[in-house]
Amino acid sequence: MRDTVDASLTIRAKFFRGLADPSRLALLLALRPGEKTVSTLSEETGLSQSNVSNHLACLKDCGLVVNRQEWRHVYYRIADSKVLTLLDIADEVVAENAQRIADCVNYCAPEETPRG
Amino acid sequence: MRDTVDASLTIRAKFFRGLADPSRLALLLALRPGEKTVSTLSEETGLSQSNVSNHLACLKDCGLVVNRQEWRHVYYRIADSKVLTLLDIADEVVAENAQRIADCVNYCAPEETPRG
DNA sequence: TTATCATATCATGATTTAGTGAAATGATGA
DNA sequence: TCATCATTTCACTAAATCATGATATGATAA
Repeated sequence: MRDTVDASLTIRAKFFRGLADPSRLALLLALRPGEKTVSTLSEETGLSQSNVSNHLACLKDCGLVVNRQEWRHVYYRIADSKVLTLLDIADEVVAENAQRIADCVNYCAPEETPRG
Repeated sequence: MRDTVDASLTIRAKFFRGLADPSRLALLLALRPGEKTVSTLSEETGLSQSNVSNHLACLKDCGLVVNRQEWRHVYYRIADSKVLTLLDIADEVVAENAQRIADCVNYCAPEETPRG
């Protein structure tokens, strides 16, 4: 049987995918206090520079962050207060279901061990 | 360089992953009016029955839907009004960034053509 | 221009995702 | 019990994700 989901659902899924990765959430969290450069984010999160850059590109395309250039640095910041609201509401639902989510192995289950 | 994200971020990422698939969003949308059985959802979305079942298991583990058994049927419904709020806020951000998200090819870019 | 620093892009590869069809489980009624 | 219907689980596979390291681009100063 074939998938019949439409383009609107695909776009929404892509948006949520921007939030569906621990590294990208770490970046969003690091940006909560205010804008930061790629290298600062790399240091604070422990993620490699190219990795941070790729994830920020994804977050930017998803409308979750925006950036501006100053001198040789590129500063990124959270795009909209709605993004923070989204994260807050998600935290509430997660808090009520933490154990179940942690145990989930269907589709939504990235392993604890990082990939290489 | 190694990933240093913690377990709390992994759980939150898993939660958003529940929302990060067009088929699962189609199921949530189909459930907006009220609870439905697996077979009804299969018919309405055009997804195969086993596929729907797997996605519902994921949604359930993520705390997005709950179910109850009646007779030989299992009825699923949206778990919490917060889930609907989450979808609404996401729609607002998506509306402002639809074209960019559609064009995104980093991480958050499932192809239009379904997989096999 | 050339050197340097900051960031972005590219190719690669291990791991995960999600769809399929068949088989197993579970609930109900005869 | 046995048959039937609804749902779940399983094994399999193509495709996508994400980390890595190297390279390319871009901004600035000498």
